[in-house]
Amino acid sequence: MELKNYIKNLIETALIKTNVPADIYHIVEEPKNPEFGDLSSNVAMVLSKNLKKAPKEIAEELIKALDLDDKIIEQVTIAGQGFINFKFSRKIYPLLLKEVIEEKESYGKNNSGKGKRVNVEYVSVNPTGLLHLGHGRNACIGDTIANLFSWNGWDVTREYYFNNAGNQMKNLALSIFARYKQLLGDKDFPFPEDGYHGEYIKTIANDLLEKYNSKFQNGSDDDLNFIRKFGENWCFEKINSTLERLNIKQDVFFNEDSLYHNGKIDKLIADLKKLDLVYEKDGALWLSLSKMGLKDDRVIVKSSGEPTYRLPDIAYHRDKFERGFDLLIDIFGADHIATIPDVLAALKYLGYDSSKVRVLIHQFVTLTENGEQVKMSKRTGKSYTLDDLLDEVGEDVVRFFLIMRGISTHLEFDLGLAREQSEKNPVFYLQYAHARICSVLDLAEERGIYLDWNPDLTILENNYEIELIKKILKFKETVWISCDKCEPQILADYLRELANAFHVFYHECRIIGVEDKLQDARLHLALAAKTTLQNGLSILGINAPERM
RNA sequence: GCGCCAGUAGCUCAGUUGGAUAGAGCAUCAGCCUUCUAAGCUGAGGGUCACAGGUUCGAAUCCUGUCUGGCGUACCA
Repeated sequence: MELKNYIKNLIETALIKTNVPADIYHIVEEPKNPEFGDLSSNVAMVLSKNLKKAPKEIAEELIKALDLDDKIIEQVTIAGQGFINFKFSRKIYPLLLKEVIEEKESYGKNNSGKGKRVNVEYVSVNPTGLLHLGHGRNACIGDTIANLFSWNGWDVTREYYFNNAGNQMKNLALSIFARYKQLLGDKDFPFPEDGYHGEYIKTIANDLLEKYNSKFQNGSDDDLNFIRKFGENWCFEKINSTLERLNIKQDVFFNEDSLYHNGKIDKLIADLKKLDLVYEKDGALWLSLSKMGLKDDRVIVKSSGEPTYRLPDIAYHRDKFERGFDLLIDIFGADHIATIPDVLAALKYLGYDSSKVRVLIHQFVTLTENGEQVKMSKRTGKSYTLDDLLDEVGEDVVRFFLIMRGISTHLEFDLGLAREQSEKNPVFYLQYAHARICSVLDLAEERGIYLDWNPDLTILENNYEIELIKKILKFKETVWISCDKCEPQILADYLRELANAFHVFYHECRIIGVEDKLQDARLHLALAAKTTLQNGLSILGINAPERM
C-alpha cells in the first residue's frame, strides 16, 4: 500500500463528497518537521482562492468529510496557514514492512510502464577514439535510466547509434596512415590538419605495423579502406571493453550507414519534398526550418552530394518511431544541443508525435584534484580516459560519482575524494551499510538464530526503528520519481538517507542478544534494509558487497 | 548578438511541477569503541538562496531585467 496515494484518494473522495471538483492540483508530502505528522496536505490552501474562504475553514469541513479508518490513521490536525496533517498509527508500519520482506529482490518494482516500450539511446560514440569522462557520464546516466524504466515495468531497449562512414572515419584512416608512415621511417610524413592527435592513434598504427608490416605503405584507396576498418575495429574493441568494465550492455547497435542502404534516407528526402519542406539553393538541399517555426534554414545535403548529420539524425528518429516505441529517450552531452530542435521540428511536420521524444542533456565533467583541474593522467602521461579512471578508482566509484549530481549541472569529479577508501567516500558509505547488515545476519546464523517465518513486527516501535521503516517504505516511490524525472541522482540521494537511517538504528538498537521476539523483529528489519539497499544499488549498477 | 544550462554554507551539491524554522556530504571544532564491522554515531559553528524589481495568503522555486561562468550558434558529428 502506498501511503501517499492512500491519503490522496482519501482527500479526493472527501472533496467529491463536499461538492468540490476533485481534479484540483494538490500535494501530499512529508513535512520537514516530523512534529507536524507523517504526511501533510496543502489542499485547503490551494482551494482557498477558488472558494473564497479561509484555508482553515475549508480544512475543517474537509476533515469532517474524511472517511477515516482509525486502524490506519491515528490523528488528523490542522496547522499553520491551513495544512492538514496526518499521523499514522504506528501499527501499520510493521505490516507494510512485511510486504517488503516478502517481495525480496523485486521490492521497489512497479507496473506503471506495463505494456509500454521505451528506447534509451546512450553512449553512441563513433569508433574514432577512446571513451573519456564525458562519455562515461553519458553511459552511466543512460544505463541507470534504462534500469529505472525497467524497474517501473517498461519494456526497455538499450541502443547505441554510430556512424562508421562519414568524414570522421576518413580522417581516422588518414591519421593512422600518417602515424604508420612515420613509424616506417618517413619521419616528416605530414599529419592531416584535422587529424586525431591522440596517442592511441600511434598505438593503432603500431598494431597495424606489427600485424601487416609495410603492406599498406602506398596508401591506395584500398589500403586506406582497410586501415579505416582496422581502426574502427580497434576503437570498438576498446570502447566495448570499457563499457564491459562498467557492466553496461546494450541491445541494439544501430549503424547510421544502414539508413542509406535500406533507402530510408531517400524516402525521407522524398517525403520532405512532398511536404514542401526542402528547397535547393547554391547546389545544396536546404531544410525549411523557418516554415516550421524555427529561425534559420539548414543544409541537409551539401553541394558535394554528401548529407549533413541532420538528415540521418531525422531518419534515425523516424526509424525509431516506426519501430513502435511509446517513448524515445536520447542522452546527449551539452555539445549536441544545437541539432535537437531541428530534428524534433522535422519529425513533427512528418506527422510524428515529437512529445514522445525526451532529450536529456547532461553538462560536462571536469576532473579535479586538490581543487585543481586534472587533464593528463599522471600514470600514463596522456589525456585522461575513462579506462584510466576505472583503473584508478574502480567501477563502483565511477558509476556512483557520475550519477550523483543532477544531469543538468556541471559535474566536478573529485579524484582525491574518489580515491579515498574511507568514510569520506559516499559510495563506501552505502556499501558499508550493506556489508554491516550482512555481517549481522551472518553472526545470527552462526549462533543458530533463525528468522521466524511469521514474525511479530509490531514490537518495533521506537523512533529509530520507525524512522528506518519509513525510509525503507519510501523506496518504491523514489524508484518511480527518479524514473519519471529521469534523474538517477534522486535515487542516489535516497540511498544515502537509507544507509544513514540504518547506521543510526544500528548504533542505537542492539540486534543480536536482546529478548527473542525483539531480536527476531530487528533481524527482519535489518533484512528489509539490506534488500532495499541491494535493490537500489543494483539499479545504479553498483555492487553490494557482503564484506568490506 | 542569439539559444540552452548553471549561480544556494569555506568547497562540492540537494531542495520532490510555489508551502511551515533553506538541507546533506566534505572541511573545521568538540564528544562516543571490554558487547552485532568506528568505512559508524552524536553535537557545534558556518547563509543577503548572484543582484534588482514584479506576481500572492506564501517565492530559492514563477515572470521581467541586469551581472557572472559553461556549452552551442557550420555545406563538422
